[in-house]
Order: sequence, then structure tokens, then C-alpha cells
Amino acid sequence: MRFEGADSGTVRPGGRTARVRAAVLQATGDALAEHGFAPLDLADIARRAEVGKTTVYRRWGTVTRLVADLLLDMAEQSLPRTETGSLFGDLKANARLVQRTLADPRQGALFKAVIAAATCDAKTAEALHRFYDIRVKEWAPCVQQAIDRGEVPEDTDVHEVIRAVSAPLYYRLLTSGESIDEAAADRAAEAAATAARAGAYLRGV
Amino acid sequence: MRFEGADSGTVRPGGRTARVRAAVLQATGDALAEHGFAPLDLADIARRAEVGKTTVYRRWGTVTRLVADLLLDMAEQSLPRTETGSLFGDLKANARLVQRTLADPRQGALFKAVIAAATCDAKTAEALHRFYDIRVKEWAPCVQQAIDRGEVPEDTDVHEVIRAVSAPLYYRLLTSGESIDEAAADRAAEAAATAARAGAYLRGV
DNA sequence: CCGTTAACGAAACTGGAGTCCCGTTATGAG
DNA sequence: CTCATAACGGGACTCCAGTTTCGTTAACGG
Repeated sequence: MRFEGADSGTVRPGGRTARVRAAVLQATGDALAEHGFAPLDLADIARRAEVGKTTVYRRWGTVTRLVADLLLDMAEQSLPRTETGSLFGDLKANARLVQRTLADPRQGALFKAVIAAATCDAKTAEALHRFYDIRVKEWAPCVQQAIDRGEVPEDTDVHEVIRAVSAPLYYRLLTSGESIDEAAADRAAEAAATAARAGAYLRGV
Repeated sequence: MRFEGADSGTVRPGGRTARVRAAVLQATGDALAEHGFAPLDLADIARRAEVGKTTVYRRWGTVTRLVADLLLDMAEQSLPRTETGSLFGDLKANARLVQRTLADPRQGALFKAVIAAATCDAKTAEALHRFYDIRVKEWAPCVQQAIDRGEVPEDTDVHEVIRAVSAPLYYRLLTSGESIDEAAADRAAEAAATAARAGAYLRGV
């Protein structure tokens, strides 16, 4: 009886074992940088959808193309923007909306997965970019209103301010284990509003 | 001869075709939310590394565990922090470092892929979180110095300020097609510094 | 330097993802 | 309503990722 399994390489970690590890890690980096992450099973999706798997393979072919179509679908369902009368209030409403979405177990996992999928395929990435462009454009007017009120400098890049609200929440979702709570949302909104008022998002300077 | 392929479903898009699409998209969302994104071929990695594929399967087993090990390796190689004497200068140095990394084709693709991999597996996610914790902790002292100089409020969350610098750059990498240029880095640093000085990153308030 | 055995790797095997074939269903034009 | 055919779906087939087996190589304690 031989026990190697998960702890193989722990007893004699030097020499060949170390060289193998280095070579494999190098190759992993290369492979990931080149192909990215490969797709999920379409047969399983057909089963869940109670649809012939031939149909799924014929119409979409790969998971990445399927996800691109899903993003197209998601982009069509838009949520109404709320107006509060102040930049901070509007950004906070936006931040809370994003926070609720990412904190929801199913939605949060879905957004993570969709972003991961876009990592592997150019068409899917394009669909993801279009999705966020639409969402950002939907909220940008609140920054324009702040410009009109004289709250922020004239030539502020309105889209960049909206992105600045979401960025910390997505960064936390992807790179940290901490939960996306309301405090994080409010902090993101406050930071973006403060920086915008101070002229940190001037365009093309 | 039958032509269906990619444009199947375009001639008769109503009725059954539409129902199939809805069911499949629903199932795709469910599958992604549950399993996330599945792994890449280990046999290919063994070939690249010029190592027996049995060895790779025995020592790592899955791509996600392999990526977790890669992250452990990446966490060990740290870059020295530069000190400029002002919060904005230090944050700008950090932002430029992140910017150069993400803008580099291989490194940028690698980071995208690693984040995608962490999306699918708890252990890999933990390894990713540890990686970023280390990086953040490495730069946090520059914010502490700014506190000591009286540049930012006493009870500022120093880690959160560092994260605020990276967040917009990663957000752009993942959700937008635009390149990560120096202007973006400088804007991220300026926004974070401004918000920090204004007390947007106070801890636990 | 020697011996034990951890770790590697070639080759044969297997299960299921992805493809192909062809009959069935039902859309939408006339 | 009718008909041509777009689109679906069951089932057989293929091929390769992942597993198992077993012989070979070399790490490291003495």
C-alpha cells in the first residue's frame, strides 16, 4: 500500500521534487496567461434546462459564448436610478444597489463567474464591457447634475466617478474574503464624492 | 446539406426557440452560481513542464489547487516599497507599480486568470486573499507615516487606503476594455489620497 | 558510500464531454 | 388551414482528460 495523494512531495522536498514544482508552476503561469480558464460542462446545463444537449451545442457551442448571451440578457434588464438631490446621496444610492447585488449569494456568485468567463474569451469580454458601459451610462447623469449644480468641477469625467463607486466593492468581492456590507458601500460613495469634488476625476489632464 | 451552426435560432426566433433560450440561460446562471468556472487541462501543463502527467495529477490533482500553489509562490516574491515623503507620492509609486504589472501582457493575463481561478474554489480563493493581504500589509506603513505627519486623520483604516488605490485599476482590468495607463494610476492615487485626507476611510465608524 | 523508499513517469485503461446522424416537432409565411 | 423547413432531441459514436498500475530513478538518513 502506497500513500502519496495530497501530501506527495513533503518528505523529500529537495532535488527533483523542487525542480518539478518549479517547472510545473512556470508552465501553469504560461498556460493561464495564454488560454485563461477553460469552460464548464454544457451537457450539465442542458440537463438542468431540460433541453436536448445537441441543441445547446448547436446554438452556443461553448460556455463562453453562452455566457456572452447571458450578459446580453442581463444588460437588457435595467434597474431604475433614484435621485436624491446631492452627489453623495445619489452615489450612495448607487453604491447600495451594487452592494445588495454583490452581497446576495446567487447574484454575487453569478457576477464572479461571469467576470471569470470574460477572462477567457474575447467575445465574452466584449459582452461584459458592454454590460458595464450600459450600467455606467445609466448612472452618469447624476454626476452631470452635480456639475450643473456647481458641486464638482466643469470637466469632470462623469463615467469615471461612477466607476470609482463600484471599483472598491468589486475589488473586495474578488480579492478579499470580507463581506460586502453597507458600511463598505457608504465608504465607497463618500470617497468617490469627496475625490470628485476635489477634482480628482478631471478628463484628459 | 444543413446549415445551422452559429446562426441557428435567427430565422424562427419565436415560440419554442425563445423558450429554449430562456430555459438555457436560467440554467447557465444557476450552474455558474453553483460551481463557478471549471478548470483547465492538467495534461497540457505536464507537457509544457516536460514532466509526467501522472506526477501533476498526483501532486496537485486539480487546476485550482495548482493555482493555489502558484499564488503561494507569488506571495513569496515581494517587491520593495519606495518612500517619497508624502502620502500622494507614496500612493502614486504604489499605483504605478500595480499599473505596470497589470499593463504587462503576460502579468496582466496571469492576474486575470488567477482571480478567475479563485472564483471556483475556496482553497484557491483563500490563497488569493492571503496574497493580497501580504501586498497590502507591505504598503500600509506609508499611510501610517502620513497619520504620524498629521496628513490624514488619526483613526484612518490604513489597509483600506491601499486597497482604494488598486481597486480602480483592477476594476478597469476586469470590466473594461480600456488600457491601464499611467494616467489611470495617477488618478487612482490622487483620489485615494484626497479621500483619505478628508477622512473617508475612518475605521469602524 | 549504501540501502530504503519517496517520488517520478511510461503505458494501458476508462468514463464522460463533445460530435454526428437522422427522425420528430412546430414555427411562421402564404 | 396547409406546407416547407427551421429548430429540437434521442441515441450512437469518438476522442481525450483523468485514473490506475507498476517499473524506474534518485533523495537523504545512516
